[in-house]
Amino acid sequence: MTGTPASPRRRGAARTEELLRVTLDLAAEVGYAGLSIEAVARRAGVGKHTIYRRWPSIAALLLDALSLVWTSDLDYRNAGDVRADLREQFLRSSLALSSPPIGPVYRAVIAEAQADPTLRATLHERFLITVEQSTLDRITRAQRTGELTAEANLEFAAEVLCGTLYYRWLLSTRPIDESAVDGLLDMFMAAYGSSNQN
Amino acid sequence: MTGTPASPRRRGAARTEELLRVTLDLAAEVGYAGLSIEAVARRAGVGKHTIYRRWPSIAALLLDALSLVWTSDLDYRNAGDVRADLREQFLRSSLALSSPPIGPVYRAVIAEAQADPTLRATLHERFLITVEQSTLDRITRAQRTGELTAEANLEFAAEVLCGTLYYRWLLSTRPIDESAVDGLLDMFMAAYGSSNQN
DNA sequence: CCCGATCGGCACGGTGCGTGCCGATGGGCA
DNA sequence: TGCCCATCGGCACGCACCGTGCCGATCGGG
Repeated sequence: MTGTPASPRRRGAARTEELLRVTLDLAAEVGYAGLSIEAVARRAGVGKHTIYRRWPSIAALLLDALSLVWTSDLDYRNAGDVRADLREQFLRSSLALSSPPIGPVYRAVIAEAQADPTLRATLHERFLITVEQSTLDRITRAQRTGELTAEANLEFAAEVLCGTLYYRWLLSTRPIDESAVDGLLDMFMAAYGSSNQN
Repeated sequence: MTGTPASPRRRGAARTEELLRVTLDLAAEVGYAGLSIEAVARRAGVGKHTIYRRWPSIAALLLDALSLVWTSDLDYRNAGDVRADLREQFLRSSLALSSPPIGPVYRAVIAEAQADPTLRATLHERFLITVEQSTLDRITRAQRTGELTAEANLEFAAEVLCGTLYYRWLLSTRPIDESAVDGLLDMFMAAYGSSNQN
């Protein structure tokens, strides 16, 4: 969705990236409430047209800004056993979700998406599917190594794992702390962990 | 006076209830996008002050409107086995979440809550805690009857069950259909169902 | 029966949205 | 090198909604 690499871009591409960074800075400073196109334009010293030429709405801009900081933190380590890897990844994710700029930007996009099914589909496709998939990859490996039972429906399991964390982040006042992650993993391992361990 | 059929100027509590019903009607007709204080006032033929005297924000109004239609559908049946009861309740809830007026109003409140931690706490306390608690009650009964293992941490389990449904409703494009509920219950029963069957 | 609380209606300044129109600018191409 | 025009910053517009203030009408309890 960002610049087309085929035709030689003029100064536009540089402006685009600069605008994304300004958006992230703005989110980190003033948070959710200040995330408007007017605010980004004002802060960047830019006409609103320059933004509207690139993104059709504030939500589209925020989606791209999110992509910029959505780094490889998503990749699960494959170091310890599956439970330890999941635990580490969930705690790391919860930290990202509760910190600027990801926290405010992500929350803003999710809120916008409640009013716009198309945006909801895009959000799901670009981020949530990715999150679920990386979780699914990790537990699929665990199933192949015998850490998880062969009968487990891992697709649903991945959705349950991710969904529970998002639920707590979005709708609960409780933090995603170690006890929450452990409780979730207790249930997951009780359901699908191989029983051949001691 | 305008051509509206004689609705005698009501006051106090009567006005309050009428405004809540107008809000629900509005939500059912125009959905999320049309839920503003101005719109409610316009539709009710009411000065904005009349609304602001009762609720400090559109979110507060929507919360009360939600309470009006948040009926005893929450109560679980205690008819069949625990899995059947959960299944029925989850499917019934998903129907409510996807229908007006509950769907649009609930979505609007959740979106507003993303920008307001205080509202998020209120929302959690008034609705989500209630949902989790009724689920917890049902599975606690099942644990006492021996349908679920004694070691299960049912508080986390209730959060996982509800959270997964909310996650799919808010952030996914997939519907909460029978296969989703079955998949979720498969995992839950695999984790905590008693193994003394057959 | 009357006084005061509540009402509907209107208007205000403020903010953000999305668009239209300027004149300036600077990079690609002849 | 120098021209041309897409892109730029800036400004303004109409619209919508917010939250507040004021007015005169209206209803109802004392």
